[in-house]
This record gives sequence, structure tokens and C-alpha cells, in this order.
Amino acid sequence: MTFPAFQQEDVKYDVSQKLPDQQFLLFTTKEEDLKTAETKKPNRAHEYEKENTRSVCLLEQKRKVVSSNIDVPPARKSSEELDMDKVTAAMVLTSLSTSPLVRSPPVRPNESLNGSWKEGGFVPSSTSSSGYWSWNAPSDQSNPSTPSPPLSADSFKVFRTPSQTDDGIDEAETSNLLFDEPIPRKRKNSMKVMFKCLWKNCGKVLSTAAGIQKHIRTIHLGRVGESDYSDGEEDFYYTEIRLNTDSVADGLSSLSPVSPSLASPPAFPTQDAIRPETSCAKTETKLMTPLSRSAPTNLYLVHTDHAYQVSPTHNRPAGSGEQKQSHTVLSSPPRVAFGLRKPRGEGKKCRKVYGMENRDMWCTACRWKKACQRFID
DNA sequence: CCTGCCGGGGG
DNA sequence: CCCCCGGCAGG
Repeated sequence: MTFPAFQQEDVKYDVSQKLPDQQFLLFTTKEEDLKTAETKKPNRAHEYEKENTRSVCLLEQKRKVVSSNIDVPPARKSSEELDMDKVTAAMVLTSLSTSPLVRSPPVRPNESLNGSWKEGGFVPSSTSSSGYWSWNAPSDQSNPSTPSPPLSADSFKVFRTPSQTDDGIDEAETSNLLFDEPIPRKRKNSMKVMFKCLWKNCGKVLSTAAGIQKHIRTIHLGRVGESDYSDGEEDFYYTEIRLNTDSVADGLSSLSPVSPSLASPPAFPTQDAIRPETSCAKTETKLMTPLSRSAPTNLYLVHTDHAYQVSPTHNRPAGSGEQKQSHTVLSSPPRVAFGLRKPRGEGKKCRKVYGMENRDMWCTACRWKKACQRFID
């Protein structure tokens, strides 16, 4: 009698906070559907996938709704963050409008060069719950001053004259060498790496990846309780930017068709692409958003991340690959460059797993003779 | 050989 | 879009 109200309140709050978990519900439900369907109609496997994608979108929307409806509990921000915010916001704007952005070649932790992932494939480590984040969290902690995400400097590759394939390899190697250097000696002074929130109408800029992630997590995703937990989603809503504190020379040099010296991105391939599936992977290892794998691999050749800077409005859904393209561009595709096929996955594929007889159990991609989405290497 | 899957084409 | 499949290329 006296506590009903209290309880209600409690529940309400709980629900909203937990919304993200809805995802699992969706999937679970779907799975059941699938199972029942499986016994009847062939071809549902692929529908399952469709649904899956849809679910993700749904979830996405829900989150947005939640984050805007709920008055997100005052996320705790460090005063540092706040200051950064203001001071840099202006800088960012200026720099954005003045020159093309140049991503700092992120200093890659060795692990990423030969870790559990390779060439765009990313195998979530099963040993730790945070495995999916191997690049993100760790690099952040150990390297507070360096950008962690696979960021890229973008554009110049686009200007390169399409040369033969060997060239690509060459470049990749060169890049790798450069990684060892602390930083591309050319222009590193007075460069500040910041992270900008891409959430609609936000544009917050923080100095650390961790900071921006937390920001997104708490403010936009409405995950307040679990400040540590991260399914990687935040990464979709921020991008790295470089602030030139003293000149514009930077922007110019980046435009120069001949500045391979700069193009020294960590061999950090399409890992982002995996991100979308990260959450799913937890429960459903075999499912992932379409394109997540193949798209990025192809796109990084063409993409200039400007589009994304300007219109951070879109969400990750299907085009997951694109969203993060900005980060991926600079990263030199390991040993593959232009027109070269990607190394070909080696893991089991639908065809092998289910056999020709059960073709209808294959993932859509496999059925279409595309890169398998279910058993990613 | 077999197999993954790109590129391209048809509905 | 969704779907197929020729044919190339790695193993």
C-alpha cells in the first residue's frame, strides 16, 4: 500500500535502463521462430538473418528513443572533459571547415598486427568477456595519449594512381615499417587528437577515446549503471579528428597526391566492420549484419570520410561498414591493396558445414556465393 | 582438383 | 533491392 508507487517507479527505471538488452530478447524470439520454421519451410535460415538485421535496427531505434525520452541521469563528467569540450569544439569546427581531416596514424599496439584477427577477420576472443574490444580498451589504457581506434587519415590513397598489385603490397609493408616509429616524423608537433561524438546534435569532442566512449555510453546509449561494460556500440558514434594547433599546412599536405609517407596507418583493417556484430556474437556467434565483412574491405579504397563528418546523422544499421569507414581508410589493408582479392577465409564455411544438400541452411551470403557471413574467419 | 567469393547480370 | 552463377584464385 505504501510501497506500490515506489516499486513501480523502480521497475520503470529498471526497464528503461535495461532496454539495450532487448536485443537478446529479440534474438531469442527469433531463434525460436527459426526453429519452428526450420521444420517447415526451407529457406528460413536466410530469413532469420534478415530478421536479425532488422532486430538490430529496431534495437537501435529503441535506444535512441530511450536516450531521448529518458532524462539520462547526469552522466558524470570530469571537469577536464567539460573544458575540453568547449575549447575544442571551436577548433574542431574550424578545422573541419578549413581543411580535409587527416587522421593520425594511430600507434598500433603490436597485438593488433598479429592477434586474433587478420585481414578484416576478427575473432572475438572467447577467453575474456571483453575480447571484442581488444583493440579498443587496451590501447586506451596503455596509451592514454594515443588514439586507439583504427583511425585513418583518409583520402590520399584515393588519389594514388591505381598501380599494379605488387605496389599495394609494397605500400602495406612500408606502412608497417612506419608503425614502428613513434610517429610519422613529418608533422606531429602541435597535432592534437580528439574524439568527436557523431550523435545527432551532439558533436561533443573529448580528448580520449575512453572519454568519448563513456560519453556516448552514458549520454546517448543510456547505459549508466555499467560504465565499464561496453559492447562496442559506442564506437559507432564517434570519430577521431585531428586538430592542427598552428597551421593549415597539414591539410594541404594531406591532399598532396604524393605523400605516402603519411599513409602509415597501422595495419588495421576492417575490424570495425565486425563491431556491428559484436553484440550478436555474444549470443549468436554465427550471425552478423550483412556486408559487415565484405563491404569494408572494398570500400576503404574509395571512401573519404568527409561524408561522415558532415552527416553523422545516419545510424549504423545495414551500412555498418560505412559508418566507420573513416577509421578504416587510412589503415593499410594488410598485404592487400588494390584489386587484390582478400586472402580468402579459411574457417569452415556454410558449404562445408552444412553441405550442398542443406544449401538452404547456408547463410545468405554463402548461398549467393558471397563472402560467408556466418563463419567469419 | 576443391572451395571461397568477386564481379556482374537478371528479375 | 534480392538472388544467381561464371569464373578466378588460393590451397
